[in-house]
Amino acid sequence: MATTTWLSASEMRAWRNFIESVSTMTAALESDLVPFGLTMGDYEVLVRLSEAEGTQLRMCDLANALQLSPSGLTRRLDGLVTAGLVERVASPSDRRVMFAALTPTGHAKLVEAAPDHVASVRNRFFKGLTGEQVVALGNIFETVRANLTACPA
Amino acid sequence: MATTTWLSASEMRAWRNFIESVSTMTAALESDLVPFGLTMGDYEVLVRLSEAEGTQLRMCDLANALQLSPSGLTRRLDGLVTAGLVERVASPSDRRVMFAALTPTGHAKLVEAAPDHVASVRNRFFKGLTGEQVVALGNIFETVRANLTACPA
DNA sequence: GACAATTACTTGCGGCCGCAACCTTTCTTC
DNA sequence: GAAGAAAGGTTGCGGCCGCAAGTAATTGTC
Repeated sequence: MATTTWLSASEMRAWRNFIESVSTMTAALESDLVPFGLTMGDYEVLVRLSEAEGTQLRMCDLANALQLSPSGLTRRLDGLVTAGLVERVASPSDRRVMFAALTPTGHAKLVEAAPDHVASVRNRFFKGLTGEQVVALGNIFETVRANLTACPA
Repeated sequence: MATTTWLSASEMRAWRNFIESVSTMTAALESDLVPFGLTMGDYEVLVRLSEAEGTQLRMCDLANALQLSPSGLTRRLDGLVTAGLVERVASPSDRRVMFAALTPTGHAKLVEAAPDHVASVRNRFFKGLTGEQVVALGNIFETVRANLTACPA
């Protein structure tokens, strides 16, 4: 085995600040959504469906978009269906597939929660960053994302 | 209520790339640790203990450092204790407190896993980033972290 | 110095999610 | 067109974790 290459001081600083920020911010965003009776996961589902053609998506496409296992999506949808925000619709052309479809209630819930959630993201994340930093962030995580999809292992 | 301020195009780009990267990278780092029989959470415990004086920490301090609830830490430690990597040690001065103490086995496990984990972080995150970008990342997330701790709500 | 408030940790309970197994439907191949 | 492979979803099971309640020990207050 080659000798281990440890992290440089600046890498270490970036890594620790990053890790700490992610976990703290995730908790904060989550708690900001509690008044609406939504989790971040629920919110993501509503967003994806609202952006989809016909405000519905096949389960497997939705699971893929949300980086969720099939069973994970089934359970997450159970809650949203019970809450009346999403419907399961059978596909007429392929009897294997189920669509997750946004209901009017679900759309209304998203419209209700979105302004607060956006404000939350702004307050928890972008507040205090300069325009240049935001652009740099976009570039950095585009690179990271590309690198991750290139090395799927 | 004031009119909602939506995210700008560059904010949206940064946010989406960031969110996507975090979830994909977390899964990748996690899977890189599977061969060692460790989760990211386990690894973090070993790191914190190895850096502590006497390689031990009070449960509540450790929970705080890991941003974990008391019960969460209790359960996480259960696994590590069963695996022989950590010991529970009663405090002689305060009978309420329990120390989580790194065992020699735990130290050895950390020494064994660390090089691979560091390589994993390097491959999944820093690969492809320039030195300037790493410095910028450190600055950005230092700001975010400070902002988050300033607004605990 | 005794009673209340606080602190430290654990346990019961439930939510969320991944893996493996399963069923159904569609596609492929011959 | 029939057998096998593959794809789409759901269910059983178990891991991880937060909340609320419970226990034990310490600190503060009068």
